[in-house]
Amino acid sequence: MIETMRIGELAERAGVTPRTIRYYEQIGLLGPSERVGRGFRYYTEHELARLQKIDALKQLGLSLDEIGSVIDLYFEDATGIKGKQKVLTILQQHLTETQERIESLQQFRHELETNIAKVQQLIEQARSD
Amino acid sequence: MIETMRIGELAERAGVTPRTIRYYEQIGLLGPSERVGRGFRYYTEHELARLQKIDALKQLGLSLDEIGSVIDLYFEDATGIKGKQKVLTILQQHLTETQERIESLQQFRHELETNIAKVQQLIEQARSD
DNA sequence: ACTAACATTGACGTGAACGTTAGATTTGGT
DNA sequence: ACCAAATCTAACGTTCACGTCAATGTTAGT
Repeated sequence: MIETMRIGELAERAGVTPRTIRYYEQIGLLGPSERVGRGFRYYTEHELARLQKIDALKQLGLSLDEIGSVIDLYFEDATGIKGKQKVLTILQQHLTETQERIESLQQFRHELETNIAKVQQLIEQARSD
Repeated sequence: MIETMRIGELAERAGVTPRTIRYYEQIGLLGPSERVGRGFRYYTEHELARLQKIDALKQLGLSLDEIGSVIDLYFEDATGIKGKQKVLTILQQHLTETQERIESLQQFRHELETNIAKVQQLIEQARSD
């Protein structure tokens, strides 16, 4: 039999709260692997991986809505050519956006470095008094 | 006399709404350069620049709260060596964080590229049937 | 002095992503 | 069978960053 866990353990291992997991289920992001009627929710490593992926995407600044529209690309194999073409389009679009974000962060880093140099200069000057 | 403008013009030139500007004032991010009692708020190019910087920092994913704690580094000259040292520390810390964000975005980009290649492979295979 | 356009201060509304009770249920262990 | 711990649903509360009235006030131009 496969290892299963309940919401508390999944929450702890993923570093979130049970409330978060139930909320994700409510908006269709992450369902339990098994559930007997109104009983407890049971999860497997698969759901843990998915939850961690959700968190990673959140760190990148995606909203839960946006995550919902791409998360399956990581865990489902799109069926048929049509599906794959669609997946490809979305992935390429995300690549473009990611590239843009990287560039504006690099620009920001450059400004930071310039400012740091300036302040260091000022400190040097003040020292030589 | 220096060029002054009211909230409507500032809003339009900065690409935000007057509501946003009043909100920023409320949380202490951006005050008017002049105000006669309960009259209109008057702004100068200085406030426009500051507002644009706020927007730029927002684009980088900083919260208004975080922006509030760094915005002055761009428009106030820290007085004394103590102040400059503090500014330097904060800037260097931001540089580190920025570097980390760039790296995780690059990691994400790599995953995207891998996935794109995979999907393209699948499409190729399906074509040759 | 009058008016049209713009601005003012409340104050309540919104959507995202959960937090926080409360009270009932389910489960594992003895 | 029984208990404690964990979980359940339902529902209201919260924070952020504004949006959206409504009623009143200010200004520039004629």
